[in-house]
Amino acid sequence: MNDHQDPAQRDLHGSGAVTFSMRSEYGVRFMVALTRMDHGEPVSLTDIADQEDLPRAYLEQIIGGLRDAGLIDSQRGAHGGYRLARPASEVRMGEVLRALEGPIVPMACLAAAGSPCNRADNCTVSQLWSRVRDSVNEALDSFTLADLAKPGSPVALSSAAKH
Amino acid sequence: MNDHQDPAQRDLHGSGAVTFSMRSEYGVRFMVALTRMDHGEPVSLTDIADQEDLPRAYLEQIIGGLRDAGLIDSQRGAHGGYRLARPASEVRMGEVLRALEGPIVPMACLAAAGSPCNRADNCTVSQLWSRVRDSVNEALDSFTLADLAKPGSPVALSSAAKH
DNA sequence: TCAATTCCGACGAAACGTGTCAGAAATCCC
DNA sequence: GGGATTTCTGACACGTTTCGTCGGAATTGA
Repeated sequence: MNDHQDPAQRDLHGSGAVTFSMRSEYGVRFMVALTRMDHGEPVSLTDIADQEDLPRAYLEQIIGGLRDAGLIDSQRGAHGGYRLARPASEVRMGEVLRALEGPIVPMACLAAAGSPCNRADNCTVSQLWSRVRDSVNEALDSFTLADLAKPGSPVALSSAAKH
Repeated sequence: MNDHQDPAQRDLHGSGAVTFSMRSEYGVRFMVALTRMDHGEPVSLTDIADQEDLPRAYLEQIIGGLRDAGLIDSQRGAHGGYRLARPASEVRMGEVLRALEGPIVPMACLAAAGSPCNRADNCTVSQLWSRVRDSVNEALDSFTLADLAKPGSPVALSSAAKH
């Protein structure tokens, strides 16, 4: 049962930056699965992990952020589990990703809300990073959870028809 | 001489994903500095590292990718150094970043050019990642090296009202 | 020949990502 | 109350990646 995510996939060259971690992948798939399986009663973690073939214990740890961000409600004890805290159509994927990872920021010097890096002088470079940051966040926010949870493939269509 | 990039900057919270590495930061700053200092004769690595306060030996290693990608020309030996291989206005930052890191891909399952992940069935999620990928690449390509090398570019002025 | 410079591979320390595990706390049902 | 179920939490382990140093080889100009 240790065969999650073929590890050969990732060392395909130098392999790339700007990557989301497995944490994000798992977290998003959890949310999508929960959306699909949520029919009024709480869905247990085990059910979702089995359904999506995700490492349960790790997922357990990942979910904390989603709960803290108020995206899901949890109920402990027998017959407990998770529910969406809001309708899927009102949850932007940007919220989900920001709950899973920290703030989405492509370069450390943008993290401190105030001054863009200490090299303020000629640091025109920070413009590049902040445009990337904005683009990523816009792209994420252009999807809702409901978009991804729709079973049929035409998700691209629905989101392409957005404004 | 070991005071590059205050390490406290990065553990600011869980701190975030979708980050470019220092490699990218250094590489980009190298390119910008080279653009500014290139006046016909090759510019030595030491000069650039001093100017930008970057770890020279590390930079040396990073630059290999830029050379291999044909973005800079190098000349060995005394009075050697680096030159831009093309005019700065014709170099998109996307090229620079892709030369520094691998291909810009936000999730491993998009790396294999063909099929998006092996869970093809209901993996609507991959659409999210591919939109992010496209957004990032577009954002990067919307800048040229010349844009960043301009000393008094407008946005930089607004954020740097000092000196 | 000597000095300057790029080029290259190896090495090391530290951080991070990806999980696992054990146990505490809450809740439901009999 | 007691037992079963389930979330919650913190600690730990392991491999990989990042960041950077070092030493030396190759190339070139003076």
